[in-house]
Amino acid sequence: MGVPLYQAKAELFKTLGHPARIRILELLSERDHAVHELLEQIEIEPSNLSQQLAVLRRTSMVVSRRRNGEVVYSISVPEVRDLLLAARTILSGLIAVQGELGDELTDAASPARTR
Amino acid sequence: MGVPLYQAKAELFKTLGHPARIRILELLSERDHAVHELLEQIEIEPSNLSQQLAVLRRTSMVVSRRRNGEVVYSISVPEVRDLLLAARTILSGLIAVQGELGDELTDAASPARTR
DNA sequence: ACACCATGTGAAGAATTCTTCAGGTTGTGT
DNA sequence: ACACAACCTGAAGAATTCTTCACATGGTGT
Repeated sequence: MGVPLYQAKAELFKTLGHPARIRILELLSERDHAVHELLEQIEIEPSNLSQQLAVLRRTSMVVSRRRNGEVVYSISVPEVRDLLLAARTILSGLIAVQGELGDELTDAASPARTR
Repeated sequence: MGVPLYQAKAELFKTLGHPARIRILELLSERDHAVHELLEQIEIEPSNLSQQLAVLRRTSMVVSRRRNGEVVYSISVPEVRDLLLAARTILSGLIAVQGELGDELTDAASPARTR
């Protein structure tokens, strides 16, 4: 077989591990956007945006087509939206857990200790 | 407010962007594991495993407690499982899309061109 | 053919993240 | 108290990833 599944997953997550790329995907999950439209929403240099779009294109997470004088991007796999939603859920879960950690007054289990 | 949401998401995904950490979470989503048990399943040096566990602990994605002579880890937010599942779905979606790309015989839209 | 706008690209230095090494710490049994 | 087992940690060099610069390219309208 090819690449082990867990490694493919890691690479997928790595692709998502950048603020600009998250914003791009969030915007694209609302509706298709031309590059200059993304540029207005995201604070980033044009060439940097191109680089990030290239990363997303290489993994086939987005596709581009030309419309009039502009290049329009869209999400290729709609389930990406679910992933972004799940992330938000987990994020609030994590905040909740981090709160609970402060409640441990007595338990002295050492490796769990925060420094 | 604190950190923008999209950046928190990016950091969450970054945490997941490592094969060893994916494996750890997959194993922990089946059942709790002691460190030495993880060590048998994952091909990695002990100290490296500790480092990766530390990364997961810092983000509160896992918690550890001591049981008998060993340290047992578990997932703190169960929804992490959903995230891993969603990733698998998307992965197969991506493979499908990548297949379709090969089917474009005539369409010469340039930026979509693969190199 | 030319000029212009919208994008894309290679390269290079800066910044992050990985991996491993050497040595610590904690808890348990004796 | 001592020794051992199971883990953890800081530090440092290697490897990746980011960001920006300087410059291409590709359409479009004239």
